[in-house]
Amino acid sequence: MTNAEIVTLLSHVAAAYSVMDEKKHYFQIVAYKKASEAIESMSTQLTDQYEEGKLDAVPGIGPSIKKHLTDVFENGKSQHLEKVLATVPSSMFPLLDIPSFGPKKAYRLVTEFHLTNPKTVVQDLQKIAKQGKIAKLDGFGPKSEHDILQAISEYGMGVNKSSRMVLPYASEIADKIVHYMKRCPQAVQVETLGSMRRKKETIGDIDVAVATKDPKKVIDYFVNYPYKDRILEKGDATASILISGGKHIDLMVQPVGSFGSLLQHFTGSKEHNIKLREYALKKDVSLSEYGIKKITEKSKTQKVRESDQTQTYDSEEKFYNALGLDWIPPEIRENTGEIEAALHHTLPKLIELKDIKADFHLHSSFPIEPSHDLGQDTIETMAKYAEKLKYHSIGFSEHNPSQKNHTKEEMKRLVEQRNHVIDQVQKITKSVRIYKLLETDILPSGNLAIDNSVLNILDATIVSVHSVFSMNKNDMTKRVINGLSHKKAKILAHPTGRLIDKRPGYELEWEELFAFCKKHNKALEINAWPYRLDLSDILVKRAISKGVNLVIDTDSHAVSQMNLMRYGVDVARRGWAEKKNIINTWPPEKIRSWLLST
DNA sequence: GCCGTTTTCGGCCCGACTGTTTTCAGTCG
Repeated sequence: MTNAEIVTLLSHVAAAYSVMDEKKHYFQIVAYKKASEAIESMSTQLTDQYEEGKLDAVPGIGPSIKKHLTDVFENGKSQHLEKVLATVPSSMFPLLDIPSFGPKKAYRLVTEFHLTNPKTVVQDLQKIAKQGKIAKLDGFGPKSEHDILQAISEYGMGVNKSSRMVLPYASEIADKIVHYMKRCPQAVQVETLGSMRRKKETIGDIDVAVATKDPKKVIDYFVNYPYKDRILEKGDATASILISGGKHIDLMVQPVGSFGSLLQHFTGSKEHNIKLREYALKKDVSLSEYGIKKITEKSKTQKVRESDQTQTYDSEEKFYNALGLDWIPPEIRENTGEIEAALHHTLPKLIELKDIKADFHLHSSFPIEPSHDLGQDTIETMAKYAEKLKYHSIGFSEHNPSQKNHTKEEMKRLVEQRNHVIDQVQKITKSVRIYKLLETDILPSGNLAIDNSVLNILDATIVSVHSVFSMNKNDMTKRVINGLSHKKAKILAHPTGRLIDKRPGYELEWEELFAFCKKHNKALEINAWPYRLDLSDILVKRAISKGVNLVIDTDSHAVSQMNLMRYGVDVARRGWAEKKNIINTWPPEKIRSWLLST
């Protein structure tokens, strides 16, 4: 059972409760949604938590949901959850993936028109809408019928609530729109918001904030964005457009004086904001995107809007400080302890891109006849670029020469030839120390793919898994630790092997691996390749808490890819990494003695 | 159904926007 399946299950339970009686089940609905969202944002598998007996360590999972999930893991289903789901027609669930469809609308339509087949329900509904039958229902009209048709057609083209982009792709779109908005004469300040600002590994919608004295003009300017497909919403303070590719861009506008509150509010995460508001309520203040409002007896009972009493903030620092908290970097606003740390002034001083002085995972074009892909640029080109980046250390880590096609002696000769080129390049790039590494496969047996005679002519090696991903957790852990045990092996590259949205990666006994790495001074890699970002933020945080050192590498196969380092730093920041936790920020001599230690 | 720097009971974030409505329901973030 994957996380995605559990997320679907729990959100469907919440939807079923909403249909049954939203008022009566209000808090169950909130609880199931909360649990579902918490699991969605996990980057480890819930089954792991279950196996370790730590299901309720997940925020939002308490005794009751824990019991139901345990049933699901043990028996494939939970009697209780099945019972709840059975109160509504299962044909309503596929509709929930379509934008603008919630539980009420989905239920109403499938019951009203007796749509019972979940497999065809979307097409069936489309047919009915085209016949003009929806507009005749109470509470619906021609416009909502039209909107339903549009939503279904866009859904058919891949627009749905859950589709997300990887960070670099989203960054490209965001940069364009930010650039466009900055040219709006009335825009004083322009910032991204949401998961984009928090640098999550995948991004849903792009959210942009603008500070202005003239919201109307800014919103008019925004909805005229030349690359838009159509306008989704347009109000006094917000607007939303759809761009080609089915991505939403949301705009939030606010006066300069309350821009800090706006940034805070829409940067989220949702979990962070909920926690922050709960905390604020205890201090008798209420938070919104406009600022902080003192709760009086009158406003409690009458629910009157007392905007004149709202204290506004032009910066986020002032907003957080007003609550007695230190400013919290956007990357760690996930309700994983940052609010408590801000309260006690114990927030980490997160690593920054400028701290990075090394990159150990570079694939050059040297014809080493590798087991996997070769790089595109020469050792010299890449070393020169490292100088430009002001690095003091780099390492060439081509894949080891293919075992299948070469004898031990041939492999050794190839590596010697490569080392010779490195020596030549080292003479002309004095400011960067170049290490002779390889990226060596850890075979299913746990042995390394190259012989000691080859390993001995290296400064050190990165090791990684590139085959037989389907081993069980125990065996895979043994395999990895075995590979990492070689005295020349210093770094475990892309430790889970996952590819975002393509391949889940293999499971490891993390506590065992962390303990091993700490004891033997091995590093785990944060691979900055956009589809890897492996280790993930959550595992980074766990590793750091166990005292494991990490290294951020780009895994570059071309010189331009050396710029991907920023995405690795984003992951490290999201994992609460400080400079000291990341080996490529260390001074050159410290790196040298670590890398060459045996 | 979850959760704890007032608490193991009694609370539970806050608001915008749209369509179909004469004051609100549904959806979204």
